[in-house]
Amino acid sequence: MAARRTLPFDPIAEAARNWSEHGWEKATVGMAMVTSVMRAQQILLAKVHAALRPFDLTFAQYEALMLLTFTRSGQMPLGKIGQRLQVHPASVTNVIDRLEGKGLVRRVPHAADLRTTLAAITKRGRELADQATRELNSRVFEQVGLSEERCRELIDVIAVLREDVGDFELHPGTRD
Amino acid sequence: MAARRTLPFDPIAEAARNWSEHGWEKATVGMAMVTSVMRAQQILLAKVHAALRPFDLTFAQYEALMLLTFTRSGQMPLGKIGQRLQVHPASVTNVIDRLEGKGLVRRVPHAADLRTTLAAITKRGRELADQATRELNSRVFEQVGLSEERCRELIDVIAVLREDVGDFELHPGTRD
DNA sequence: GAAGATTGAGAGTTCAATCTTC
DNA sequence: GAAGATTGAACTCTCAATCTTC
Repeated sequence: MAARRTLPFDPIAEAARNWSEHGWEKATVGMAMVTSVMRAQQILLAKVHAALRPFDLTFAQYEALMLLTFTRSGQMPLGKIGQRLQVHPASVTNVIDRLEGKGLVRRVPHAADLRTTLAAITKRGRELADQATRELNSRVFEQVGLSEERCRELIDVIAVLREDVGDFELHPGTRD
Repeated sequence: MAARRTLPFDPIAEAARNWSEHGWEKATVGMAMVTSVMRAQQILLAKVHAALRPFDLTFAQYEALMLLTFTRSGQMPLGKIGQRLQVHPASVTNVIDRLEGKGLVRRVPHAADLRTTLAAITKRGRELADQATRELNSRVFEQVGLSEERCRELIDVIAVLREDVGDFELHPGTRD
């Protein structure tokens, strides 16, 4: 188990204070924002992983599984998985390896293009994904520790950040 | 280099749509929030690492270095570093190992308690931390892609999340 | 030559177990 | 027995290099 990590003060506020004292005022808010996001991710990932532990799934594995669940045919090229999950091709290879090792996914060759490999979800993969989703929904997503309004606030602000790096392109005609 | 990962639509909005269609409305917002935070962390960490690359420092290493910079004596017990950075003791050992390997930090025994080890920043460590901070401030923290107001919004909402898991204790009389 | 996938290296994280010291 | 630190295992991520196929 991890050590008790509660502090008698807010470490992020403390860092911000240090930044200001060193005359880095213009960077203080940005630093605190970045640090906050890092910490939020750490907290949420821990919650998700705790809920997923009984299923022996990591969040990365779960995400890949769900992506396949949502496809019509239950399969998708590895490269496309990487695009959708926004991760490096090497990460996709790694995650699909684990899932395949557990019999939750199967690699199948692409009919027309010998370069591409498809990941196809198995019956067991689909069943496990369903169970895991029920747990995740009830134990994490339905009680994330934030009101629905605050959740939307967070989503919207982050969307600005994401658009800034070209994370998604709006459909033609949708932009403004 | 990572593959081009721009999509013709927003993958998070797409996931939310799928969640709703499966009747998981009560979990949809939470799922989108969690996914957004994961993605934001990924984006920001990439920016930070790009700025830190010339100094051959990771963000974890930089954070530890800065923590030592802010102490009066330039040294701190490994356990305390873990508390302040909110990471597992094993992570601290790992990061201090790298920093020590580069001569930026030195392990020194604690005078009174033989169990504890102190990490002491070296002259070179201090110099590198200063240079890295200048780069990080000007290239990332001073232009994070969000207005100061939105930054504060993000920080404040995440503070709610952090308090929810007991991330810090407010001073007596501050609560409510 | 470009695209899709894989491999190996290097870093980070956590957990469980271990060792020494209080 | 509890604390502080370390070690090894397992996982994720990225990058750079490689291989095959288009």
